[in-house]
Amino acid sequence: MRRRGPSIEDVATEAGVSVATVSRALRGLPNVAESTRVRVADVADRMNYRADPSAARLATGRTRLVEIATPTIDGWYFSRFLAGAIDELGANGYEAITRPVETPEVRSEFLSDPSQLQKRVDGLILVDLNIDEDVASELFAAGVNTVTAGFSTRRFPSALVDDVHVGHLATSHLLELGHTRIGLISGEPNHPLAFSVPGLRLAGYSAALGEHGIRVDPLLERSGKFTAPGGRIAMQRLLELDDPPTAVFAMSDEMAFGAWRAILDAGLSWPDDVAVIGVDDHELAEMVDLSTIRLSPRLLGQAAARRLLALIRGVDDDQPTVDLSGRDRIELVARASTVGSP
Amino acid sequence: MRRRGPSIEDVATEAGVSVATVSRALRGLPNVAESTRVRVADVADRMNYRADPSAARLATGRTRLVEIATPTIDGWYFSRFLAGAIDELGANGYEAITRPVETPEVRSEFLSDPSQLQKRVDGLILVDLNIDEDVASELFAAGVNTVTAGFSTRRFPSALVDDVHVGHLATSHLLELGHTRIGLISGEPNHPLAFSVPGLRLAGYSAALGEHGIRVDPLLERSGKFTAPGGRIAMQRLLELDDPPTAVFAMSDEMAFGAWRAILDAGLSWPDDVAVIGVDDHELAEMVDLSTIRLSPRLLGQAAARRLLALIRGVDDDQPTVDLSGRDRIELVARASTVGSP
DNA sequence: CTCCGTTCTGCAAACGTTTACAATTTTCGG
DNA sequence: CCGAAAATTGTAAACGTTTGCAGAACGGAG
Repeated sequence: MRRRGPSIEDVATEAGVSVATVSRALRGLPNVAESTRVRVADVADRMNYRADPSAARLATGRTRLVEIATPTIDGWYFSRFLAGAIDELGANGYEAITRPVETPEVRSEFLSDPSQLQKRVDGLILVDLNIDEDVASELFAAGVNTVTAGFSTRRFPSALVDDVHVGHLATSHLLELGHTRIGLISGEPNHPLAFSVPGLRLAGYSAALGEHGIRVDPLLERSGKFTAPGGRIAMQRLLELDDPPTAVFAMSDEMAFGAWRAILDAGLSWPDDVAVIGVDDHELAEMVDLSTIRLSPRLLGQAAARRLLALIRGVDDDQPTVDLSGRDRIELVARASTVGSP
Repeated sequence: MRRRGPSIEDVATEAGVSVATVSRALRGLPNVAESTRVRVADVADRMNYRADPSAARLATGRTRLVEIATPTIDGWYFSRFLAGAIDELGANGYEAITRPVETPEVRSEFLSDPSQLQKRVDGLILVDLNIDEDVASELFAAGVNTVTAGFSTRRFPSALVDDVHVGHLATSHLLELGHTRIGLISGEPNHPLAFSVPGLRLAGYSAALGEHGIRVDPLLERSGKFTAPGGRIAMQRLLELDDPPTAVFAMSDEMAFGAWRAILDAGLSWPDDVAVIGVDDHELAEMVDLSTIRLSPRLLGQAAARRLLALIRGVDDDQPTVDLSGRDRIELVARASTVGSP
C-alpha cells in the first residue's frame, strides 16, 4: 500500500549529475550553473519528484510544522484566530497542527515534555492558555520557539488584545449615555483554564466606573460562562435584583444574546429598559442590533503567526513582548441595543 | 538555537544494550526480556528520551499525521467537524493538519500532487470539497488513504449526512402544519466550490412537496449564501412577492436568523405570518425559538476520522462507501418559529 | 553432559535528504 | 597562453530511527 515516489537519486541519475547538485538546484541555492538548474528542474518535473519531507526534516532539523494550541477549536473566537494564523503560516510554507487543550490535565500533559515538542515542530502558539513562568522557562530552555496570544509571559513574545481597553471602552459608552448603574456579565471566574481576558475586561470596567466616581457593586456582576444560555441566566438574576441595572456590559456577544432573550422574557426591551453592549461583533450581533466592541481574532492570529515566523527565522527585531492588534483595531460599534433606533 | 535531545544511541550506551534493543523495548515489541525492558525504560525515562518523529517517519514511512481539508475552518459547521475529527485522531495517536481550501484554485493546487501528499501524511479527509472522479483516481493510485465527508466518490469511503432526509424532514414538518406555499432559502447555487449539500436538501424539499401533491414553484427559491445577511435579503425578496410563502425552509440556522430579522423588519412575526425552520441547531437557535433540524457535525467528524483510521490500519471491514451519522442522528427540533408558543 | 529449540540480543543496512569539504572546470587578467 | 581566482560539481558523512538476519544465551529433554 505504501508506495514511495522517485528519490533524489533517481533524479540525479536521470539528469546525469550528483544528488548534491540536484538538491542545490531544486532549492535554488547559489553556485549551480543556470543550465544545469533548468535541466535538473525539467527532469524533476517530468519525473514528478518532490523531496520527502521526513528525510529533509531529519537532515535539517526543521519540520516546517507549527503547533497551535487553543482551549477549543470550535468557538467563535478561536476558530477565527486559527483561520488567521493558519493562513499566515500557509503563505510562508508552514503547516499547522491544531491542538485542542480543553482541560488543565491535557494542558500539563501537553506541556510536560518540551524537548519532545521541540523535535516535533518548529514553533508553538499558545492561545489563552495561561501557563506558569516556570513552564515557560522549561519551554524556553528546550528551545521551543513560542508565541503566546491572549496572555503574556516574561520569556516569549505575545500577541495581545488590549482587553483593559475593551472593558473601558464598553463601559464608557454606557456611562456617556447617562447610565450609572451598570451590570456586568463576565466569564467563568474560576474556569479550569483560568485565562486572563475576564480579569482584564473587568479592570477596564472598574476603571471606567471609577473615572465617573462610581463604585463597583459586586451584586451587579454575574458570570455568563461565555455562552448564550449562561448570559440568559445571568441577566435573569440581574433583573431579579431589587435595584436592577439600567445597562449591562456583557463580555461577549454570545452572552449578550442570552441577555437579550432574558430581557424579552421579562417583558422588557432594550435599550429603554436595559441597554446592553457586548464584545466581538459576532455575525449575528447585527441581526439583533446589538452594540458591541469589534475585535478581530483573525488579525490577531495572523499577527501571532507572523511573530512566530520572525522568531523561527531569527529576525527578532520586534520588541520581545509587545502587543499587536492594539487600540486601533478595537472599535466601538454602536447599535440600537444601547443608542436605540434612529 | 536548535538543540537535539538524547538519541537512541545515548540510551543504548547508558543502558548497556544495542540501539536495536532499545527501539524494541521502548515500542513494546515482543522478544525482549522483561528485565531488559524495564531497565531500558528506566534509563530512557531518566534521560527524558523520546524517539525523534522525523527519523521514525523516514524509517517506517508512516507519519502519524492526517490532513483535513475543509472549505473554511471558522464556519459553525466546519469548526465542529474539525473538533470531532481531531479528538478522534488525537485519541489514536495521530496529529491533524488542518487546511483551509477556500477557492477552486487552491483546491486543484492542493490536489495536484497526490504523491507529495502521500509522503506528507498517512491519510486525508476531504470535507465538502467535491472532486472529480479522475482526481479521486489519482489520489487512489498514489496510495493516499482518503475519506470524504459531505460528498462521495466511487473510490473512497465517506461519512455522510442524509441531506435529502434533512430537506424532507424540514419540509414535511411545515406541510404537516398545513402550509402549502413553502419558500426555500438555499445555498449558493453556483458556489465556486460547488458542494452537494444544497442540491440534496433541495431534493428532499421537492420530494416532500410532491408527496403532498404540490408543485415546486421556482419563484419561492432564493439563495441566502449560507450567511445571516444573505438570509435576510432572501427573505425580504420572498416577502415582496405578490403571493408570498406562509412558511420557509432555510438550509441553515444562520440564514434563518437573517430571515427572522427580515420578518421583523416587515412588521410581521413568526409563526403566524411566516413560519421558519432552519438546519443545524445552532447554539443561538434556542435564543430566538427557531425550529430546526439538529445535526451533529462533531459526530460526523469523529466518524470520518474513525473510518480513516480503519483504512490506514488496513482493517477495512466496513462497507467501502457508506453513511454514518445517518437518520437516527438527524432530529427535528420544533420550536416557536413553526409551532408557536405553548 | 550434549544437543536442539527457544528466546534474546546485536550488527548493519536501509530510509532520503542536506551540507562540509574536496575536486574539478571555467573565467579572465596579464 | 598561463596561472590563479571564481564558479561549479561531486564525495561522503551526517541526521536518528527501524528491522532483517545472524549469532549468543538459555532451558530442558534425552
